[in-house]
Amino acid sequence: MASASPPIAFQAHDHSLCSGDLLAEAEALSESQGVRLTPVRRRALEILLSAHRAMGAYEVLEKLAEDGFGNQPPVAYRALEFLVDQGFAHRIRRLNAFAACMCPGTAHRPVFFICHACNAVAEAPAAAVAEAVDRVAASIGFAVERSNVEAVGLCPSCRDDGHAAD
Amino acid sequence: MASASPPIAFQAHDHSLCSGDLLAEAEALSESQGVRLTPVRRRALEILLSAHRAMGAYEVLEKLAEDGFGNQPPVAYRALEFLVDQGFAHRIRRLNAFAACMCPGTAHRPVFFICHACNAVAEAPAAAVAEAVDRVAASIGFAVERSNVEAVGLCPSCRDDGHAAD
DNA sequence: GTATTTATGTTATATCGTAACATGTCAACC
DNA sequence: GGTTGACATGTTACGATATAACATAAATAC
Repeated sequence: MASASPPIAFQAHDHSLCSGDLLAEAEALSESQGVRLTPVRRRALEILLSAHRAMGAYEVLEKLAEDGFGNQPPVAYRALEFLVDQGFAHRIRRLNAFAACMCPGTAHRPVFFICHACNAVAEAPAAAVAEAVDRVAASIGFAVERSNVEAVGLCPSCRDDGHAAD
Repeated sequence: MASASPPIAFQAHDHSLCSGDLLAEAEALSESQGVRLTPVRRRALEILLSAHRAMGAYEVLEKLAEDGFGNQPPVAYRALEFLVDQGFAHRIRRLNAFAACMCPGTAHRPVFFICHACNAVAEAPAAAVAEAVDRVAASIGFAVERSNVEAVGLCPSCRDDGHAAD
């Protein structure tokens, strides 16, 4: 996914394609990592992928419960924690939400663009940003293990729709 | 504050100096902006400055209550919201916490370094990071209004103390 | 096939955050 | 000086988010 074109979350597309690919990728990665992509975990990932947007833990929980899994918060939080740990999903703190990772496997330090008009969230690969963070960290002796960027603003279509003052 | 030396939060120093300066600066900025740095707001900022670390809203509330201000959550949240809006403090979502801004007035897009061993939080000015974010945003047509970076890792002293596996 | 680890389900509760409304304070204006 | 309107604070009540702790079940190791 090149950063020269809008991230898929800001474009019309067939969800089933990316869902299928990413799910298969998660399975392969789980196998090679020796971790278990159990039914709840797999289903939680499917839910995030098919929604194709950031979802709150309780929202995911509701869907899981509909499918016969437990309906208590830890069920969702644990599945989501697993997905985040494995790099299959990200946690977006500003939104108290989770979103499927669009490029699992490639070690990356995500940058999120959050549209405050339509609430769409796009994850962009941004190695340049991570490098810039690392340079600042190195200059002060800080050892970065994880980082993420959450930028708030307007996505292309909302900007065109004149939500500038929202 | 040059990024060539550790941010003040990672160094030993006399809090009263930075507190005094920053408080005075906040007063001047409030005046010039036509907003009111009222007693609660001022005290909330003092609390953050003297703690010199990230504090939860309820923690700030407790201190405010000790000083005779209201002891209900909105009291703290409103004061903190004001400080954030004015750029006198930042909200650190990963920690559900707030911290005084170390360089108010200069429009900046903060980068936070959060030590997971000692919980210290350092704010670093990092124009290069903001520029990198803007470049990625521009390439996908996203208009960034605010952004922040939260990097987790080990601060210089904890790294030396061998908390590598924490 | 038993022991050990790992995952799931469940109860209960902690923590964080805000809506809505009442009250109070300040400044501008007549 | 009193009135008005805007803003700030106090308070009640509740909603939303998250986790600790323990019981049960499933998978794996031996």
